Amino acid sequence: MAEEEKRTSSSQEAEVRKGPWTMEEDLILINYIASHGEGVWNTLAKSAGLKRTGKSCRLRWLNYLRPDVRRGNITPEEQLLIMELHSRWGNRWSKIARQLPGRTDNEIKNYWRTRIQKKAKQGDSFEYQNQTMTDDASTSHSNGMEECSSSQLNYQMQPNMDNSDAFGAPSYNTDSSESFWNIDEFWSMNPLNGAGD
DNA sequence: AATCCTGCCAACCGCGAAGCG
DNA sequence: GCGCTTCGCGGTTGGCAGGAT
Repeated sequence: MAEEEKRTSSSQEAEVRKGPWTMEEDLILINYIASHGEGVWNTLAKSAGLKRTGKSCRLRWLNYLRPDVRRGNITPEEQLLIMELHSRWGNRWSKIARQLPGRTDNEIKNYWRTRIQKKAKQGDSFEYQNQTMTDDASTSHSNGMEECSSSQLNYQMQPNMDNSDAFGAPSYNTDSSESFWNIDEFWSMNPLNGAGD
């Protein structure tokens, strides 16, 4: 990928990175937000030295890096609530997400599209509700991350923690020049609690 | 054992709304 | 009041993993 960037490095826009986030980028973003807080994403992206759009930073933070994000293992109760709220509000995912603490609009949207909507088509009626309730309770294993919900994290923002080295080394893939990793492992280390000590 | 298919999730894109000078 | 910039939302896509054949 470095080659493509070199080729087009003549313009600033060529500096913009796309695709999966690396561990280094995540750390930079987490550190920066810990120090300065959220907001003004474009400025944040530049100030933090990230070659990402503000949009991309915001999405990454809200859907993945935020410590209170719960991922995977949507409970039958949550599913019922999603269906109820969707029937009331339609595809207002962000609105629905606000009623489900820790859930993101993106996750709910994905969940709806891949599971509920599909089964709705199959059943073609609200009878699918009971089906999906029982079905999902037994098939949620498909998500390998459900066991390590971020809700278990004891997280606190600590200003001025700018030493990413203090985080140690979560297990991430080093097969390529990129470093992909699992955020749940990262947060499970409580990096912001005592990372600066 | 190899290939194909399906499901799931992370991320990007486009558009409209809101805020600001 | 107007134009520009930024933010937030919803839709869509690409890639990976696991299962089926």
